Amino acid sequence: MFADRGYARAGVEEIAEVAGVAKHTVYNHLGDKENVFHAAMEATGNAVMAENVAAAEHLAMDGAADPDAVRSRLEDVANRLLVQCCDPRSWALRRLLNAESASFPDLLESVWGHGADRLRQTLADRMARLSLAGVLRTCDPVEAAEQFLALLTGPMEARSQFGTRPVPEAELRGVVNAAVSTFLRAFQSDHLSATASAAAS
Amino acid sequence: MFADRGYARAGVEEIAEVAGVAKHTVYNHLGDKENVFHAAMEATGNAVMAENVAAAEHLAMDGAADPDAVRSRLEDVANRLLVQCCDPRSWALRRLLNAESASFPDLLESVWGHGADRLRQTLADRMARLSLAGVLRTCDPVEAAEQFLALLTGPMEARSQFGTRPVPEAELRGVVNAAVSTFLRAFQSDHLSATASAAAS
DNA sequence: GCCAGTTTGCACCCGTGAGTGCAGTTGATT
DNA sequence: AATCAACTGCACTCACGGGTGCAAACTGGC
Repeated sequence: MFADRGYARAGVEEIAEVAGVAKHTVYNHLGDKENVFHAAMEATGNAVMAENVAAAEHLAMDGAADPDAVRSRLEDVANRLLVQCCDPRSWALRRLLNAESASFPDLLESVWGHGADRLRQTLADRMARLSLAGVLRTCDPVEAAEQFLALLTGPMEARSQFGTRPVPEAELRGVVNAAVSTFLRAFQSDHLSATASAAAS
Repeated sequence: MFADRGYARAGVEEIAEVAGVAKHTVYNHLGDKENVFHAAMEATGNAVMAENVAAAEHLAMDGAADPDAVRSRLEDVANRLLVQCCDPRSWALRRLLNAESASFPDLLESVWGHGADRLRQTLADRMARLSLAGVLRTCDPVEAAEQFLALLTGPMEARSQFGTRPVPEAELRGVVNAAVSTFLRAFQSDHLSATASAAAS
């Protein structure tokens, strides 16, 4: 409801109706429209973040020997992250967070607060391991994670028109490939990229 | 008003009061609250986009000979873009666009429509020139522009908490440096980056 | 000074939606 | 069977805000 109509346009009665419950019951449980909103946001936020972190955790370091494995590993994770990221729930969450963070200042921290941090930190941990294993050049892993995410979500935001347009699979794959290519060019350790380009030629 | 409170919470009477005009006059000129919103969004959108494009146009190709000049040139443009991007008006525009694009489907195209495209194309033009001049490796200039923007705006979104937190100058400078560094590692033509790393060592 | 068009202040209508009160129903426990 | 808690349906209050009508005040042009 909130996702479709926004906070103001979503009526408590409608919400109760959809939930298969009487309006009064909603007030009995949560007391307040603001509380209903907060609860819904928190639940959705936790769910989305858990999925995102789970996707990021697929970036393991086995088979780190050859560069092709690293690339396909990164592409896999990138794909998982983008699929999560393009989920309607995920878009709705970001939209609402963005829209209502001005009206409800505490919303950001309680919903997104450590969520975004956790995703970035999880990714940063994997980056650090890859860096230590000599696959990536030595760099600030947090910065690497941040830019990896930026290369994925940035282009998506523009292409999906803030989530209003469904993005075809092929385009999504293109964004993933472009992001991973750029990321590897910037962060792959020098001797590996040299052997990769030698193998390619 | 719309920026502070969102569409629903912004009252026409308040708007008129702030504008130093009677509510009736607003209705005489624009007829409708929806129209008021549309007009405000369009005006702000055009202004913001004009500034962004102007910032992007600072990426000229003179002094393209040595890599240091390219870096400082990119940093300059990146800084200009980020400053525009962090302007409260700019944040508010994106927030409202994001929030109300579900309720007003035509808003996106009429306000952001070719705006975002124009910025990306403008930047892509400069990228193409740099690529042709041998400063950047041969690549899809649109993709390069897209990722350059992503490397700038992506980290900003997270750090400024969707625009609710003011970002200190130093942090902004850090994002700019990191973005330009990553971009150059990924897109600088090979012989130039070789000479650059040789000069650094 | 006169007039047309615009602006203003004010009161008003009315739809909407948050939140409440109350009486009746259900359902589980003992 | 009795009880107690929660749930339901319904009517209701009340504040808010979009939009309108009207008479008075102002504006520039002749």
